[in-house]
Amino acid sequence: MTTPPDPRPASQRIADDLRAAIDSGDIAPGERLPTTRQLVARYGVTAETVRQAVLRLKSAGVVTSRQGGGVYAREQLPLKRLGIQRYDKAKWRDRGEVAFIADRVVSGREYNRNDQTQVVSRLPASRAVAAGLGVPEGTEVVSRARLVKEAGVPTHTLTSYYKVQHVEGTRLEDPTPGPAGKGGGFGVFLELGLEPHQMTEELYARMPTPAESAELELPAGEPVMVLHRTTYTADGTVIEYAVGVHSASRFSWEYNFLIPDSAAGDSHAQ
Amino acid sequence: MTTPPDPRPASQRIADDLRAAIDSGDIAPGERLPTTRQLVARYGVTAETVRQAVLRLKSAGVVTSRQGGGVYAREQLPLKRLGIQRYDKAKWRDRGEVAFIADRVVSGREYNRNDQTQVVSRLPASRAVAAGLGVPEGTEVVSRARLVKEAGVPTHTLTSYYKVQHVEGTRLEDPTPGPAGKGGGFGVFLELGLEPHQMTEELYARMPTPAESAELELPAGEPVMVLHRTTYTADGTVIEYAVGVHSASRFSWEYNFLIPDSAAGDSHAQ
DNA sequence: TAGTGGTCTAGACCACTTC
DNA sequence: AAGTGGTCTAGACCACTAA
Repeated sequence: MTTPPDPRPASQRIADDLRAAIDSGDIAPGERLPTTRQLVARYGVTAETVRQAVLRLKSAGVVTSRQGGGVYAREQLPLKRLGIQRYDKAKWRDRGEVAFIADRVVSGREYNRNDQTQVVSRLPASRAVAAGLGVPEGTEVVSRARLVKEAGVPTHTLTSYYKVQHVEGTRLEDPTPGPAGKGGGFGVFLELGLEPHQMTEELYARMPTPAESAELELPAGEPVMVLHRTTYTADGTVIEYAVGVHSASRFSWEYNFLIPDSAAGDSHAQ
Repeated sequence: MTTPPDPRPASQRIADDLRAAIDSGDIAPGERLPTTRQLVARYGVTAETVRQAVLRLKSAGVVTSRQGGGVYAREQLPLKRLGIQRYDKAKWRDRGEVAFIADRVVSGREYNRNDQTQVVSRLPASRAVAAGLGVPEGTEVVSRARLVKEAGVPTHTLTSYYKVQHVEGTRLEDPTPGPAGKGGGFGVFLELGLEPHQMTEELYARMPTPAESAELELPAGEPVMVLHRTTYTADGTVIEYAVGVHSASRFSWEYNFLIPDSAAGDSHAQ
């Protein structure tokens, strides 16, 4: 009897073998894989073919490599769960906390002021921003672009857009690193008599652009989660439109809601 | 004066050029890229190097290739927006519709009965399922695994888990393809006196496993969105725990909510 | 059947890390 | 300095698509 031929290309077969070793735990997360030369010897192929195999694993986000260093099974970081509760009014209204910091404390993580850098600027509204804020395209708006890190590693960007007449002269136009003072951005709106009351969040995933990949220092094969958030006052005025780009492996979003019943006069959209 | 050396490897440079052409619209979505041989001539590199460049674009989900066919800029399908409204009680309670179909009709898409295949079975609860349903690990549960297609192309899988005592003998254990009769799964629970009332949805993204990649016929570089959905009755009984795996480029999720206020006696978690 | 993309080899050189 | 991964060439062969 003869062995049936393996239809897979050699680089795929090697990649599958390595992935199986990782999935089964034979190679633990963070552990080093065999060197290229070792795999060359084991499989009887050239170094280039081994490199192709490892490339497949990198594209799939299974391993990371450092030139000269080695190839390592990627650590699986625990997902940070983000619930609607992170926006709780009691935090920023009564206790002057900043929503995202409180969230981080809950999950037992460190916070350093330098973990958030930001660039504040005025610019004409792009089509997406205009739609989000409900202003004509090209209207001058204030943007506040943050890059958030955790223990020195970038986790996500969050760019907020505001109407000029809302935030002119407030702390939100202050480019000092770190959150915008007592209560964060929401605290500012509270003081302005524009209390945040309702939100819409839209989520989707895609592969990063090269620029995002560089800014967030994403490993190969890491997708990003894009969040579009619109914040309204009780009378329906849009006070903030924000776009976040998150390293996908670090976050998950949780929403809790009552099933809507349009036949029951449940007027406010759920 | 001399040209400063380009630090990028040639394959990266070529990939960047092609991506720029696609992003700028010079190469429209669905349009064919230059052939390998043409790029070899244009850049003065070998076919292998061009292939590496194209490989980068495939990993990034920017292009698709068919052996012998050519390389094409990937079509950007419009995202299908999923709002909380898709669960509206009026649909499945009063009009006997199935939530996801109504959703599809809204977005103007076709629906065919064969667009949903399913496998119903009984099995012991895995750790995740046990946690989701609130039963001990290993308890026998009913699973209903669907593969949903649109115009013949798989878009997502959705596997629901139910407690045996809830669905024993109901339409939900009927393996016939297509939704579970009038009002879908929710309709069944309504008839049983277990009216769905509240939900929790958790969302995150990752790269697909090889199995998911095959089942959903995902192009290289396409991430998946994972949805965990738990459905409760008004008294807090869990009636369904479902896990969905979605081709990320086809869906986005939208949530609309009031900002919670834990200091205002707002007891039901939003 | 001609043209396309996909895979692999053998060998070279480079950049980086580790010691 | 030795070892590691990363890139590229030149050439070959294969699998698939389209005319």
